[in-house]
Amino acid sequence: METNDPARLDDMLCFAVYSTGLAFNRLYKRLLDQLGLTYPQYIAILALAQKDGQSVSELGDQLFLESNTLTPLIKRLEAAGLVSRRRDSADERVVRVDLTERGRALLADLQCVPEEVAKAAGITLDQLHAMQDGLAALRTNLRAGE
Amino acid sequence: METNDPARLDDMLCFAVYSTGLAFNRLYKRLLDQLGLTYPQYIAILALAQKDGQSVSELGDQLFLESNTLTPLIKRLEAAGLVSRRRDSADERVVRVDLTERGRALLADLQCVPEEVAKAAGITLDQLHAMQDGLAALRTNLRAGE
DNA sequence: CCAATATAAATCGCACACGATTTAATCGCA
DNA sequence: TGCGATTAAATCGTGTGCGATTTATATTGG
Repeated sequence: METNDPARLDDMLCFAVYSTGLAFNRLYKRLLDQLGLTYPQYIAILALAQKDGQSVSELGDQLFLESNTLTPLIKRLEAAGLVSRRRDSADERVVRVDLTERGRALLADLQCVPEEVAKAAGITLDQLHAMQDGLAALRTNLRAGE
Repeated sequence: METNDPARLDDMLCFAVYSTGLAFNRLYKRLLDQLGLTYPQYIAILALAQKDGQSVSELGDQLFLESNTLTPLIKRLEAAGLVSRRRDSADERVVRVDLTERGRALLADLQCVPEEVAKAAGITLDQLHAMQDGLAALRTNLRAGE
């Protein structure tokens, strides 16, 4: 034999994660488009619903994104009237983000999204939790080398 | 109680998939940058290594992408001298993509990538296969509604 | 045979992601 | 106190993804 065969896509975990992410993205696009949100904007809104007034960095820690991605995203949410931005008076370097009244009102419209997604996913709760745990562990390992 | 609380990110399978995808992407960026490839370009090369002369559509079926994404990607690979494009003589609508000599030579350099990734992932083969199967099933369900 | 339809790529606009750099504010410590 | 190092956002350039449209070619039904 000359060299090893290159890996088949079906055998690659990275590709399973990648392509499932694409599939999720397309489903969410259908669900969120009418509300004028993208998927990353949606999870940013959810993170702010959990804890308002987070800094860009704190949001980034939750979403695994940095300011180069988050700043424009947040500005688009601000332009849509869903969040407001303010400098932290104690440290003027820090920008804090709050949900506006309009942003908070949107949360009601978002309530039906998770059940739509669960319906489309069509897996048992046990499978779901097992995969969540496995992916979280995997994510931690992958990020360890950064 | 007024309304249901919005979902927490940690409880959302979509977010586990999304954020693990980001982590994979960053790892691959480190591994592939020196070879001048992006992750989607890498999987396109692997797909062509499996079967040369595929049409844009056939590649799209494998990668779960469409011509709007693949055409520019393939053109960049062509500009890098890794693939060549030709019209199918039997059906001039179809563009077929082949690995060039240079593209085939690159496969040797790519051999070490999977083991680097496996090292970083740090999970057992059983876990890996379980997650692959779970994700593939999930992807199929999510795509059923399209 | 040929106009209506269908199909394959390509094109366009927008919103991520991210490496690299820049700007502004704060910190550390001599 | 002051100035070099650090930190937080923002900015910039490149490459995806994808909905919508366009262009070119092929098919098909009358």
